[in-house]
Amino acid sequence: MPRIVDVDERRSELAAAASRVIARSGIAGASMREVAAEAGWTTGTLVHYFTDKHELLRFTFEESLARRHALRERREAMTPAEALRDTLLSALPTDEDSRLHWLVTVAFCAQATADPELAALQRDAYREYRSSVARLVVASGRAAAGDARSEAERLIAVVDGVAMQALFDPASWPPGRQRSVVDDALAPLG
Amino acid sequence: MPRIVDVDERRSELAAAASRVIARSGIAGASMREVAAEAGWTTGTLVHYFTDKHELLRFTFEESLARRHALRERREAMTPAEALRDTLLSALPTDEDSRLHWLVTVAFCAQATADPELAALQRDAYREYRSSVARLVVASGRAAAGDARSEAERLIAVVDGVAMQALFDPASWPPGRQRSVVDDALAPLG
Amino acid sequence: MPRIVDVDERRSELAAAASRVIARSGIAGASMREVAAEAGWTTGTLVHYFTDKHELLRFTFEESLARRHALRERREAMTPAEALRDTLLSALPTDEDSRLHWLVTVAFCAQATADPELAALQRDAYREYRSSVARLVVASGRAAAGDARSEAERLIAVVDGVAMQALFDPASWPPGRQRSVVDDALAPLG
Amino acid sequence: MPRIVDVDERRSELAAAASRVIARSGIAGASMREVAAEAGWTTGTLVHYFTDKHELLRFTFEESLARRHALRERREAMTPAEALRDTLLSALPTDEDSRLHWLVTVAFCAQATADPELAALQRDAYREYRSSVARLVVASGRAAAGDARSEAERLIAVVDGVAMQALFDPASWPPGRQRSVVDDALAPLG
DNA sequence: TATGAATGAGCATTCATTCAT
DNA sequence: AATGAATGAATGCTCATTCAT
Repeated sequence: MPRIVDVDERRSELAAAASRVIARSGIAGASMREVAAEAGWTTGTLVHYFTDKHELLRFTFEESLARRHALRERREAMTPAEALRDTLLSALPTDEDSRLHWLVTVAFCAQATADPELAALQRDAYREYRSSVARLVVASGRAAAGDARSEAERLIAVVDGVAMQALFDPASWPPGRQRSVVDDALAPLG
Repeated sequence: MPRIVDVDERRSELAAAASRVIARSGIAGASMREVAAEAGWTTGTLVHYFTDKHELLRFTFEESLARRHALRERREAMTPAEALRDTLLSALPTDEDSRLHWLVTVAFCAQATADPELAALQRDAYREYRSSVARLVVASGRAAAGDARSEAERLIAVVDGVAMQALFDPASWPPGRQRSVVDDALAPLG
Repeated sequence: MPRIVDVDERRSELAAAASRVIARSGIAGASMREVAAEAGWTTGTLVHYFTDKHELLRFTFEESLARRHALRERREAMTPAEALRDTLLSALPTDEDSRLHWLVTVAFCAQATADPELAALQRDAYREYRSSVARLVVASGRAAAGDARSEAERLIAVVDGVAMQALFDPASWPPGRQRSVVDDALAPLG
Repeated sequence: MPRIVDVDERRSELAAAASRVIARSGIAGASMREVAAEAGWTTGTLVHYFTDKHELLRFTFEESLARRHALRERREAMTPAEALRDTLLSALPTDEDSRLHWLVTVAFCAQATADPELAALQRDAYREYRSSVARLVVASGRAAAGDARSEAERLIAVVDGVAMQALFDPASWPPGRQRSVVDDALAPLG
C-alpha cells in the first residue's frame, strides 16, 4: 500500500525549497542535491515529483509568479484606488518574503534569456499584471480607458525600478523610502 | 621577444565575447569553452588573460557597467536638460547593443545574489549613476538640491522599469514606446 | 531501499585498486579515472565513497600502514624472540604482496614531503612500529629496557635499508639474501 | 651575436632549482613553471636547456646521485676506516643540504616505480655505492673480501634505514642520534 | 514511495609543449 | 638566448539522471 501523499502540496513544498536556495545561492547553486537537502529529502525524491530539473525550475517560477495574484481576494473589500495602491506597494521588496520572491524573479529573468519557455511565462505574467493594474487605473478614475495602459506601464515601471535598486542597495532603500517613491508616482496628477 | 599583444585590448575583446555568450545563453551557458570559442580562441588562451572564470566574469561586468559612462563626452556640448534626457534614453534597450548590455546586467544581478563582490560592484555603480543623474536634475532646474535625489531615483526607476518590461516583451515595447514613457516622466511637473 | 552495499568493504576494495595503480604507475599515475578503471568502476563511483582524491589517498595510505599490524594475531602463539623475527622478516619485500605495499609506502613517503597530514600519519605509524618492536626486544631478552629503543631502531633501520635496496635491485636481493642480512642483525650479540 | 652561456653550468643551476622545488612540494609540485620561477627564468628558457620535462627530471636525479661521490676527494687523505665512517655519516640527513638531497632521492625512488630509466639509474648508483663501501670495508680490515659485500650491505642498510626514519621524524632523530646508531653499527664486531 | 548506488557528460583548471618574435 | 602567447590534452570534480531495491 503506497503512502498517501498530496502530490500538489509536496510539489509546492519542494518549489518553496528551490526558491529559498535560489534566493540564497542563485540558480547556479540550485542543484538537485541542494534543493532536496533544503527540503529535507533526497534527490531521488525530487525526481518523483518533477521529471527533470527543468520542470522543477519552471514550476518554481510559476509559483513565484502566481504569488502576485495571491493577495487579490483581500482587495475585493477595498476601493479601486486602495486596491491599486495595495497592488503596487505589495510588489515592493519591503520584507523578507517579498525580497525572496524578487530575488527568484531576477534569477528567472536571467535564466529566461536562454530559455524561451521561461521567457514566455515571464512575458505573459507581465501582460496579465499590466491588464490588472490598468483595470484598477480606470476603475479608480486615474485615467481614461485610452490612457490606462500607459499609466499602468508607468506605475509598474516605477515599482519595478525601485525594486531593482532596493534589491541591491537595501541600505539606501528602507521600506518607507520605497513606498514614498511609489506614493509620489500615485499622487494626483497636476 | 614573443609575439606582441595588447593585453588590455585582448581582455576587452574576450570580455565582449563573454557578454555575447551571456546575452545569448545566460551565465550558466557562459562556460570557458563557449566564451573561448565565441572569441575564436581556446580555453588555454582565456586563462592567459584571466586567472580564473571568476575574474573573467568580474571584468566583463565592470566593462558592462563602464559603458554607461562611455557616452558622457558627447553630452558636454548639450544643455543640462538635453544631457539628462540623453542619459536616460540611452540607457533603454532600444537597439541590439544596449539590449545586449541589459541582458548582461540582468544576468549579473542574478549572479550578485550569491556573490558579494559582484553585489558591491553593482551597488556602487548604481550610486554613482544616481549621483550623476541628480547633478543633471539640479543643473537643469528640475528640482532643488534637496529634492534632486528623490527625483533622480524616480527617473531611474522609470527607465529601469521600462527596460525590464521591454527586455522580456519587445513586441509590446518598440523603441518609440519606451522613449515615450520616459519622456512623459520628464514632462514639466504640474 | 537502494542496492545494499557494504560501504567499508567497498572503500577497501577501491583503496586496494589505488594501491595497485600506485605500485604500477606511481602517485602521479594514480588519477581518479585510472583508479576507477582498475577497480572496474567509473570516476563518479569513486566520488561516492571518497569526497575527494585527497581522502582516497589518505585512506589508501592508512590501509597500507594498517597492514603491518594485520599479522599480529598469529604472533600471539610465538615466543617473543620468534615474534620479533617474524615481525621484521614479514616487513621485507619478499613477495608480490609485500613488494606492492612497499612501493605504496615509498610513494606516500615522497608525497608526505608536500603534505603535512600524510607526514604525520607516517611519523606516528613509525613510532608505533618502533614501540612494538622495542617491547619484543625487551620481552625476548635481547636488551635491557633502557637500550630497547636503540636496539629497535637499529633493527628497523636494517630492515628498511634492506627493503629500499631490494626494491630497486631485486636481482641482487632474492628473498633469501634479504632474510639472511636481517638474521645476521638478529644474531646473538657478541 | 648570441650571449655566451655556459650550458653545463646553467643546466646544473636549473637542476638545483628543480631539487629545491621537489624537496619543498614533491615531484607533483615540480611543474615547469614552478621550477623556472624558482630559478628566476621562464618556462621557455627551461626548454632551451632540456628538451622536455622528462629530461629535466632525469638530469636532476643524476646530479643528486652524483653528490654522493662529490666528497670523495677529501677522503683521499683519510685512513680507510676514517673514509668508511665519513662516507656513511655524510649520507645521513643531518643538515639542510643532505636533507634536501634525501627528499629528492625519495621522490625519485617513488617516480622510479613508473619509469624504468630512473629505476636503472637508481639501481646502478646503488651498486656502485655498494662497491665503493665494500672496498673501504676490505681496506679497513673490517671483513675479508668474501664477506665484504654482506658487510657493506648491512652498513648501507643501517644508514638508509636511519635516514628514512629521520626524514619523517626529525624530532626523534637529532643529528647526534643518527650518527650514534651508525657508529654502533661500525663498532668492532664481537 | 523513497532511497542512494552508479553513470558519464561537462565543467574549470593545470600543464607540458610549440613557436613567432 | 630568451620570452611569453597559444595550444589542447588531461585532471579532479560536480551534477542531472537512471534504476535496482
